[in-house]
Amino acid sequence: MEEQEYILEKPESFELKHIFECGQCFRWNEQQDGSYIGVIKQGVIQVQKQGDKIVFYGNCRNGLKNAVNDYFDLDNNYDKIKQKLAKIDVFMRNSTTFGAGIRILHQDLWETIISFIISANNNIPRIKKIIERISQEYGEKIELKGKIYHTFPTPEALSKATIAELRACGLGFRDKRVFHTTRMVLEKEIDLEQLKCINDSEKLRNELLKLDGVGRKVADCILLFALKRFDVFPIDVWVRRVMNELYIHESNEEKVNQKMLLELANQKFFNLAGVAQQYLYYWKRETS
DNA sequence: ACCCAGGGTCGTC
DNA sequence: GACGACCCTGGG
Repeated sequence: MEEQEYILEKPESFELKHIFECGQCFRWNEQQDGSYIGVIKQGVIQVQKQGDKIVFYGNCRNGLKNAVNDYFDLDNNYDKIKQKLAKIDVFMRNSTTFGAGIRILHQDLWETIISFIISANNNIPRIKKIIERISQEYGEKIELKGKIYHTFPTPEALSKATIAELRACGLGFRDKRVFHTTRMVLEKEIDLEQLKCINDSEKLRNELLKLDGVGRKVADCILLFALKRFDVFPIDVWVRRVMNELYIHESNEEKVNQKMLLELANQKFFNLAGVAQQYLYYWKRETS
């Protein structure tokens, strides 16, 4: 493999901070010069903004350009998506302006499953640390500009870890869940490649729910961030909070149940609920 | 020192 | 369908 450069001239909807810090991914880190470096399935990439250009520099299988186009969802037009959402109401107009550079990344299915199992009742700095540690322990080395990085481990590689060893990586009570799910995937109780062929989002979700540590919220994050189902609406504490604040006004937030929010999201955002959720989430988190 | 919350899920009732 | 427990870490 060799290091390559790829430049995007005047891309629409592309802000590094918006993309990498809206909670969808855990392996991108800002550098001193303002660029971001991340490890994805295909390799390691540095992304930098230079004027109105985006400069990618990376070490990727099957070439950098292909990896970038796929991962950053460049065939999708987010200006159009934002226009549609902004028409809905003033909140969507504001949040799509605030997070105008967001794109939904097309992340690896296996990595997304494990990452969001780890996310349960956890905070982002710690999630990132845990994923980094299991990559260092069980992933493969990959080099960029003379520095060593580590890919996310394959199911085979991660299956070498015992529950105790996973615990030592900082997973806490999620150790068993990752352990069991790894085995289920490895033994093809759930075949990830076949999963990608299922069209019906509902059926797909039901398959994901069979995995240990995957409930409704985690399943919907997997559907949105790895399987590109823009109609699903993952509900976490922040989304519950912001939806209640904007649309429901219930003083006791505990009373705002999931069913109510899902109906509201579907009715308001229709087949773009997932993207709407991401603008709202980023907006709420950055402004509170 | 103490308490609380964090991109929830699971087992139990 | 509700309810509490759950590893661990950073911040008040």
